[in-house]
Amino acid sequence: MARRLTPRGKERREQLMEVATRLFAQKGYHRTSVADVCDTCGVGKGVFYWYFDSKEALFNAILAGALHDLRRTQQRAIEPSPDPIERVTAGIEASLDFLAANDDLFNLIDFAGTDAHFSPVVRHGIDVVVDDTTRHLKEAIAQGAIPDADPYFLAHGITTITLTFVRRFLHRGSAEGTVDAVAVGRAAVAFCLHGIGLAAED
Amino acid sequence: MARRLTPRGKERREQLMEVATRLFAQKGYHRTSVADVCDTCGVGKGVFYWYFDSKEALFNAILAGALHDLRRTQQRAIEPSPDPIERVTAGIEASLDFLAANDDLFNLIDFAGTDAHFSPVVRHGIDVVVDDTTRHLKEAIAQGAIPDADPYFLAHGITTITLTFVRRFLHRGSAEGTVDAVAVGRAAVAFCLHGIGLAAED
Amino acid sequence: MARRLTPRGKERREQLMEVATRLFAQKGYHRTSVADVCDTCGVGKGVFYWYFDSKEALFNAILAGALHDLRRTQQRAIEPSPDPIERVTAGIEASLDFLAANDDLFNLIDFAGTDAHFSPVVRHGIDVVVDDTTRHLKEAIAQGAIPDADPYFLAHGITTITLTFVRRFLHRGSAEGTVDAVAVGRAAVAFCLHGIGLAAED
Amino acid sequence: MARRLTPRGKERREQLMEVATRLFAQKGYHRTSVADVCDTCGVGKGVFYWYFDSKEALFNAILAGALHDLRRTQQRAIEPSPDPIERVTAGIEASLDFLAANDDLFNLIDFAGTDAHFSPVVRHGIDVVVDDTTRHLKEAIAQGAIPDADPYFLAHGITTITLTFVRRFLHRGSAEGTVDAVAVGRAAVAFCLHGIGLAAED
DNA sequence: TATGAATGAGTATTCATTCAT
DNA sequence: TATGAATGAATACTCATTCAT
Repeated sequence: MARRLTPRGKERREQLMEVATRLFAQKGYHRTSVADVCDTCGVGKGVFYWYFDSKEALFNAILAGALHDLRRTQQRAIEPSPDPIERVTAGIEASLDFLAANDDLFNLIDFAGTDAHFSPVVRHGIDVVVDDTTRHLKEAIAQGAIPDADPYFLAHGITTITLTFVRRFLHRGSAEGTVDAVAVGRAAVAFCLHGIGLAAED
Repeated sequence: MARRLTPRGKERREQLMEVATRLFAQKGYHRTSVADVCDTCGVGKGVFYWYFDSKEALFNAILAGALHDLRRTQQRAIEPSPDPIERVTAGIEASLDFLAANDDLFNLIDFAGTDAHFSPVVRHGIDVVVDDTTRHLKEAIAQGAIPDADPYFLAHGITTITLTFVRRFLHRGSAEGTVDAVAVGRAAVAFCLHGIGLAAED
Repeated sequence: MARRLTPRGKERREQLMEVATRLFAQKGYHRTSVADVCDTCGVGKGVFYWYFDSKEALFNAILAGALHDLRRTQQRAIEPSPDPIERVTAGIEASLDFLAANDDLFNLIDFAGTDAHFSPVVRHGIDVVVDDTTRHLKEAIAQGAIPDADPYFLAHGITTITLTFVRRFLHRGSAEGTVDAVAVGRAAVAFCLHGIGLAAED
Repeated sequence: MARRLTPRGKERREQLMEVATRLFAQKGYHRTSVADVCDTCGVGKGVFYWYFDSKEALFNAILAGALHDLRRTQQRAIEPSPDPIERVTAGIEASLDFLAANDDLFNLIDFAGTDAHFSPVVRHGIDVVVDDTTRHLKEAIAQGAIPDADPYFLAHGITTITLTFVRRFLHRGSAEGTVDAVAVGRAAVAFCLHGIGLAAED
């Protein structure tokens, strides 16, 4: 691949990725065929293989993009603050917002994590996020802001809680239907802050 | 279905379920064919359909069994204690032990949660566990053992953390390889206890 | 085959044939499995193959029986009369009655006629009936009761009309639902008698 | 389905239908596999499902085409004549010619009539033909050309006789082999005309 | 770039038949 | 006689991928 694309070509590629993201999220990767994607776009199969080497390559492209966007969003939210705990909080909130707003991407990441072919990519993406968080926690521990504990474990706990609160409370699967996203976010953040040993202050 | 089975038949059925569990966990549900299962068992394809209506039915049977066993394990560990916090702790530890010991089942539950066809079953199974935990947390809140917060959210946080620490640290996916399971368990429990607002005591 | 059967064995065999007749008529020969027949009877598969060499053999047994009964019914109705035209009329009426009363058998005969494996049997069965009719018609022509025409053709016409009026007007397929069977019979007979050249007298 | 086809595609589709028609007629619908059709055409299995949704859909397409062609043939033969009896006669003759010339189609229609899945289509096709005939007979009765009788029954009789004379005398199933098609046609027409009450004039 | 057509290995499932008990 | 279990070839259908135009 690594084709040089005309502007029109770029649009096509993006269109295919968007449509595929939606279909993969709705029906699952294995239950979505290349033909489904092409038909939904209204293009022939040749087009698909012009832009992507394979169905798997398409999924990887989507996945990498999603993880990259997630991280960039977090970093943007984090950068300005000088206080490590505030940075962690901002990161959690940014993640919650991003995943709540991009539930298709969330579904794909979630699935990819369980599939032998794709989980390494997800694992790596999450590791990057966890490493970020770990740095902030180390700083907080050094400052004595939170008790001394393995910051890596704590960072995983935080990341995990974030993802799962999204999965459980902010997505269509939710039986409750109309949950207050803000309340969920607050609860997640509180759980995490307590989890890392910060005394409750709310 | 709902066939009356001879002892030999029961054995066969169990053999098929065990083999399928292993293969599904290794290669994934969609990448494992009925033929794979039959070949591994060394039986003809007809045998499979003598015992199960479909590949999907087999998976559901495995899934339901796994969720049922998980809950029973937790309940056994929980029952004796009068202190709600101790019960929650025992539940977390029992879950960690069970899932660490049955990593194939854990993989299946994990995948099932991301698949539109199976996620309702998983969701329900988890809800049952969460409801158990919620009860204990309510009691703890009533006793003033932990701060007043939505026990349902807390219970979800606990369940999630438990599952994910298993996923990340106790299974083959782990790059580290030789993690100290006991340390992981302690970390998970600590994070959860803090998360629900219990003051650190270690 | 040609097994010697105990009284109980005979009952079993007949039960299997009756159940199979019903199922074949309802769902069609190819869409009915041996397992369907056995399950409906509540017996194991071994029983089936104890009484019949194969599914095909079972069908042939049913078919032969049906054709035999049809002919015997006609002959009984025909015998007493000295007038050939009356005998033909009686034959038509007896056939109509028999087929109307045994619509399962009618369906099987009908299907068998279109299936390469079974049509020779049906053809032969119908030839026997047609030959009977041909004899009566020859006699009628010799007596000058009806115009001189190829009696074999006429006999075929009569047989055919009879079968089709049954198919169209007396069976479940009929949209009309509540047709007067007697009127249908009269119409069929009238058409046939005219068809062979008898002047209308009604 | 409802694909837009290139000229080449149209050819392929027709080729598949022709080959399938031949095979269905020879071996029967249920005994002909999709693989048989593809192999005979020398194409891969995917091709079949590019043009048809299923084996059943293919059969329905063939069936509908056959019934449509039959009717069009009859109408063309009938149109010119002002005399209702002549029109009926022309219709019978046209049907005989058409079915004699397209014995594969005749076989399929015949089978379809006995199969629960397809018989409604056949029934409807025949009803259309019968309705045509009924109109002519009504006119003939009004003119006093034939005795007053239920024209609907008469029309069924005619249609039936026509079909069966074809089945019995003009097709390969026939033991006689070399029958004079013209004589058969005359006999069929004569039987029908007498059947509706027209005095013999030959 | 794009399309419709073609490929063919692969999938779940069925079913007539056989067999050990 | 009867049963449940087993066989395995056959079946309809799918789908990622390739290719001629």
